[in-house]
Amino acid sequence: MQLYQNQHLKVYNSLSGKKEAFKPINEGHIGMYVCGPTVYSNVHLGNCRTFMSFDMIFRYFKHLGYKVRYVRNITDAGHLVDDAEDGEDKIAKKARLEQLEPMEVVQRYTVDFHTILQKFNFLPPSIEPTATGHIIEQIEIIKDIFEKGFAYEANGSVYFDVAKFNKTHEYGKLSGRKLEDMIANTRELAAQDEKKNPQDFALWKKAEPQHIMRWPSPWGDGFPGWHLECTAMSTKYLGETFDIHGGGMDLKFPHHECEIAQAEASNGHSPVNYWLHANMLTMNGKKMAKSTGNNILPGEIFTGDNKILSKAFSPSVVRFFMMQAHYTSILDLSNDALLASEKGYFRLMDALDTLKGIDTGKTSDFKVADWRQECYDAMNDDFNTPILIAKLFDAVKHINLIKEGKEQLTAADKETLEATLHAFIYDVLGLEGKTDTGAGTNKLSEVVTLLIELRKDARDNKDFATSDKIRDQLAAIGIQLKDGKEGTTFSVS
RNA sequence: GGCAUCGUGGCCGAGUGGCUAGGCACAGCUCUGCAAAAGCUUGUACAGCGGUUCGAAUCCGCUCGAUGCCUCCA
Repeated sequence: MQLYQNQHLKVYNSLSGKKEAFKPINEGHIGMYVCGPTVYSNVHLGNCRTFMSFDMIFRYFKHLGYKVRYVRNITDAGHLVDDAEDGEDKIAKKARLEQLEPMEVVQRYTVDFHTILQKFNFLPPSIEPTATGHIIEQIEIIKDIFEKGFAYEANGSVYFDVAKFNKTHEYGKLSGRKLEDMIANTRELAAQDEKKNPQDFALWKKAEPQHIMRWPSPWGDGFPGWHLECTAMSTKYLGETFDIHGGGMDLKFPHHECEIAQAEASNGHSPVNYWLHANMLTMNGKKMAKSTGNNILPGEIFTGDNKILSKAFSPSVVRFFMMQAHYTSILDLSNDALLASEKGYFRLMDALDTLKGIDTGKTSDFKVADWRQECYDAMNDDFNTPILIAKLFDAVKHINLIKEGKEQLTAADKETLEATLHAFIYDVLGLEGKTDTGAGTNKLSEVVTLLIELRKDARDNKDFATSDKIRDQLAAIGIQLKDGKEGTTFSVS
């Protein structure tokens, strides 16, 4: 018996605009595709939020007992700087500017991406395919779309005929757009356009002679259009129709719209049952942009080497901060917000330590079974992590009351409580313990315990100058002493 | 200009018709040698205007503002 058989999950489907009961195509199995990064620069913090949301979703599915195939691609070709005729590939442009081979650019920023995600304690996806590794599959899809009559060739490039597609299908249904409106609002683009209509998008682009990234095709040397890779890779690894497709809100149009069009044009049916979109991250109320300086790299947060924040914050604190907001809401990052999250996070983790040491009683004042289900209810309601965290703080309060002897808990309830907290905090939210110092922990603990004993002796002798010195000096290096009825404990921050 | 999402107490952020999450900050109290930690108590907030309703933060309309997309972007 798996958990998912008792826990009834609802997800917000961007396609219908409603929360829907989640039912996978094959019971017990989930296919999930998330659009990964274009590796032409350091991973953006907003990017991290999107991937973190889906990491949490992936984790919750696994926790529920689903077997999940999670595919997150790496875009290493085909992503153009703009849509004009002289549009340059983002990777190729960076390579030109930095005088590197394009694959050096790809390698450098793929490594950066993985390094940052690892710090954030992301679970690796099941498959992480690259666009350049699937050129053949992309060409096959283009041929297919061609045969179905929804593509045309122009001067060595191939375009998707949106107007024709729209006659029998609904282009724009995901983003709530109508083709007529788009045509009416199209700005004047460069006149010498190969496209029949400005709404048409590239499936294959002809490579100019100076273009380094190029592959042979039935239409000559070129490279694939950006939207195509996701269709090729999701179809290859998850099938023509799969359960979940995720990505950032900004990809809804045109990227995901085009994916739907490509899939429907080539194989005739809708590729995805549930479209999930994560919302944006702003900073100090404004959008993050390199051009205005309102931008920060994840690594700069961890080291504190930046002009925006007052101190360094650990990846777990940033993760906790992000999990305190719902993934579909815009989240605003600021120094105050991070400081607040850090305190809350420490309080939560301290309670986890406290729970280990509490004595159990004959009865329970805390209805653990009910509380546990409330945690699931929160997550089952479209992955509502803010409510889950509120529930976790309910437990924190009870744990502290039990420690003070004002409430009690049976041994069985203690076990359930501990297991549930661990499951949600570590497995689902993906947070890590704040004192994860490895082998050093035991020796540190012994030293501090010794200091606590010395301080107690000093206090017993009313030598408060000495006792306060011990307490304050420890505090200065981040070790906080906590005097309780049962003696003194400490925590490291 | 068009489309979309949103605007909640000092800050961050849940909540979608009546029962008013949570975190942080602030204040008072308990505990303490003094603190810290912990606990208890206190905050009647929902951009503005109008409408629907017995009743609205929650539904509708307008205004203002923010963010995203419309050209690359998570």
